[in-house]
Amino acid sequence: MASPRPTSELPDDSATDRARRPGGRSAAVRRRVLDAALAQLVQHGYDSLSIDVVAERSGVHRTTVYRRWRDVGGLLADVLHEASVDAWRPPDTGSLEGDLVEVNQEVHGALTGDPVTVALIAASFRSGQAATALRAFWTDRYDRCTDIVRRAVDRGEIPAGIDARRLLIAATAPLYHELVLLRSAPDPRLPEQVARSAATAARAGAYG
Amino acid sequence: MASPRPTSELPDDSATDRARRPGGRSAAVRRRVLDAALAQLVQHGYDSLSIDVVAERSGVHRTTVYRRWRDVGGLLADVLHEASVDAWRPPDTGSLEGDLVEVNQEVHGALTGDPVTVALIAASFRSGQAATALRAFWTDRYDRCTDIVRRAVDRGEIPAGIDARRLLIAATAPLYHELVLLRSAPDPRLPEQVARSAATAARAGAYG
DNA sequence: ATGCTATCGCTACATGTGTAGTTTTAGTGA
DNA sequence: TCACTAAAACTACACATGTAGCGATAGCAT
Repeated sequence: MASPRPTSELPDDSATDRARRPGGRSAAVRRRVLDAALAQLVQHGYDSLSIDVVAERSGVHRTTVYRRWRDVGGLLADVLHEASVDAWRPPDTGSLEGDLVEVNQEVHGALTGDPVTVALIAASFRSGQAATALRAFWTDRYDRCTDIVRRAVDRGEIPAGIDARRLLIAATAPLYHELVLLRSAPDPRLPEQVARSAATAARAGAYG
Repeated sequence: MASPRPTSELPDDSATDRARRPGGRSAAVRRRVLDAALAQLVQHGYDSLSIDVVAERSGVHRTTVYRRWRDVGGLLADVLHEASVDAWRPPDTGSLEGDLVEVNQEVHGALTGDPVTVALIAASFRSGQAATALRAFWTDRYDRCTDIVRRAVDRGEIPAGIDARRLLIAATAPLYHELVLLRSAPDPRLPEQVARSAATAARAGAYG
């Protein structure tokens, strides 16, 4: 799932300032630690995720993990960074409503099925690194989704002058609110309901 | 701000099962601890809030605080419980839009000005007590706000058959999303913008 | 090959979080 | 006033979290 890394690459090593010695050992350590963190998260959940557990599981020493990632939030930020497909493109179903439904189904899937997303949200309240990573991720996604709105305007579905960000947030926020903050039971119809409402509102000229 | 307690009272003492000896000392301890927790929160923020700090600040022994409140989330749940005015009524401005704007301004105020709300949200990811308290609080508020929707239907502003909860969540969720999850800079126009959009959507027949 | 040094592993320590068991204090009712 | 006992204080412990310093290892350039 991770994007293949071009030979010429931005400094990266994300967790640290720069990789001044990116050779085999450091890379292997990073690999083992991130794998262990993800496995632990999947198998035993966010509450079980501690630096110590990950260190033991990966066979890397505690202090090394603390040094490179600082806290669980840093670990998760790096896991997300690695897992996020840079080539992600917003859906293009031919209608605003269809696109929003697809986006929402993805969000719903991430919030109910992907432990990394939920864990990172939880961690973002305790770790600056996690908060930053999460914000960057969302900013990027909302930016890319601007296309959805532009195409809808081009098709004449909705009036021009609509604030894409406001529309997109209106279309997704109720999902986060229900599942993350209110912790309601997941309802498979919810993504579609919410998306339809937002599309209706946009057609009626809201978000202008 | 706390509701005056009737002489005949439900078991209460909220944090514990029941108060079998609600006499002066226990009450005084609770008072000192909750005051200390709130003061610490206001002065030094959520990150500084630990059982130990609150215990020292209140002059109550650590183990006592641990026994009665268990964790910081329990402490915050009790603080919220005490601070929430049971007599809260939803606004009644005469229009759906006006009511939603008022609600949103309240939410906005709580999220930008009241450390207890934000702290409780943060704590809800670490403490079952905090999560439960928060959900109860929100459930209660959304229930009460049903009146807003019913009155709008009665006035003929919006079609009957609208799902009040869905409308109310659509009207408030973007605020939580922006301020809590995305941590955007507070924008004083946001409450009104979001409320107007939701009202427009409702008039256009969304949320049905 | 070989020296340089970034990075890792190790030890030791400091502090934070939470629990168990016991003693003391002070409401409560007779 | 005084015995009863709920609840607080105290002691002691167990484990989690996080940091400092130092010696060992192994990429990297020559």
